[in-house]
Amino acid sequence: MARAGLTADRVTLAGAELADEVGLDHVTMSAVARRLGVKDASLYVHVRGLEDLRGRIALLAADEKTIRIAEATAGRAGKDALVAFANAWRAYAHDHPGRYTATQIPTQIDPELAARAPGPRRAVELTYSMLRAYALAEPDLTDAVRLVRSTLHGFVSLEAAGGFAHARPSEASWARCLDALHALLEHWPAPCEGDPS
Amino acid sequence: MARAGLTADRVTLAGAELADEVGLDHVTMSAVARRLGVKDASLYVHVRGLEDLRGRIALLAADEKTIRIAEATAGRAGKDALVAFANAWRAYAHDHPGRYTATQIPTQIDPELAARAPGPRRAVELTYSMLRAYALAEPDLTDAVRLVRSTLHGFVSLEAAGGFAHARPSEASWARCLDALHALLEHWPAPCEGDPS
DNA sequence: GGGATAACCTAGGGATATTAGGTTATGGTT
DNA sequence: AACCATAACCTAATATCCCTAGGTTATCCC
Repeated sequence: MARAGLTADRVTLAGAELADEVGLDHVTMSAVARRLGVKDASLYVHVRGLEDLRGRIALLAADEKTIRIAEATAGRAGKDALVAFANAWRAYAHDHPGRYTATQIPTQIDPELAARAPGPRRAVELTYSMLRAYALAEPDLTDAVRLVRSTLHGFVSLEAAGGFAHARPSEASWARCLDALHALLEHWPAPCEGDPS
Repeated sequence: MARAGLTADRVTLAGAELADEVGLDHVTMSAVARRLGVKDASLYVHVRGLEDLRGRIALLAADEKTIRIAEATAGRAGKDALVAFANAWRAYAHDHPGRYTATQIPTQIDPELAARAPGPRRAVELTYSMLRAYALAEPDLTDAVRLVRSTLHGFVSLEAAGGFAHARPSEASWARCLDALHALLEHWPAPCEGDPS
């Protein structure tokens, strides 16, 4: 009998493709096995189980998203970089809705596996280096990084969940939100009185 | 045999409680039935199925979150209102992690059911009225509403997913992000050249 | 060619989602 | 107070799913 040539990465990829096509929570061991022309049990050699598979999809998505962002922002700085960064983020979420939702799941990813995946850490590092142009000092820099990531993720997430009414195209709001973020980063406020920094 | 006195709302509530305790994707028909002391099949009288139940949990969460925000912001204005609004949002997500994740799921909620639930719409309205203090004109107002909602949701979501390293307490970043949002709303930028408004 | 390794399979247990159809409590009617 | 219609709840059954245990067979290396 011919071997399918499975590997953990190929199983993960099949799961990721399936997630984009039918939604993450229709990604089942059986469905992935069918897509690969293999029996369910064969997957457990490469993947610990469904939970593990979902974690791997999340890490794959983080890696892919990071690569796209890195390519988009290469050689850019200032607002140019911010816009490229944000658009790459959003485009990835649009292109791979299933993969993207996998990244949001508060699942317990195998730490050893997570350590091998550069995506999540690199994504944060990229955000830091993109924000260097705005000359923020710590701890403001960290706060700004978290705000930018929160806003981008939140917008994309709400958009995907249909959170924006149809009155105004979300495209237009997106562009203006990036304007606003840029302005904010250029004029990052001092801590308010009473705030422990 | 004594009746359990089930109703769609009671089933939804049981599911919501379970979601907060064991995580949304461990909410199963069987588990909800067990918690209610009832057989699985009995639930289908009140709820169309698992998908429907999750949608109902999401709507319940939206309603509850909206009520909390309304109470927290009552009688406040300006930054005071913004902070109260944001803290109520975040507190709800912390208190009810399962319910909150239900709101993020891009599930197809029964439109007739969604129309009956005031939560999501009211939440947006509350955001609008909170932002009136900043005197923004449309379409900037809508964009600002979307930005604020994106940032709050994104922060809470990333925080729940463990997206923030432990280097700096997320609590501190949260406070500074609210400072930043307030400053941004007070100095909302004009559209950049080349942007269609 | 002959192991050793690992890829893949068969078989099966336990849990779940959902439907169909039967039984019994409950509230209003007379 | 008996009665009846409604709907709440149950039994039974099917299909699917996750996962484990243990057996076969392809593939690689000597």
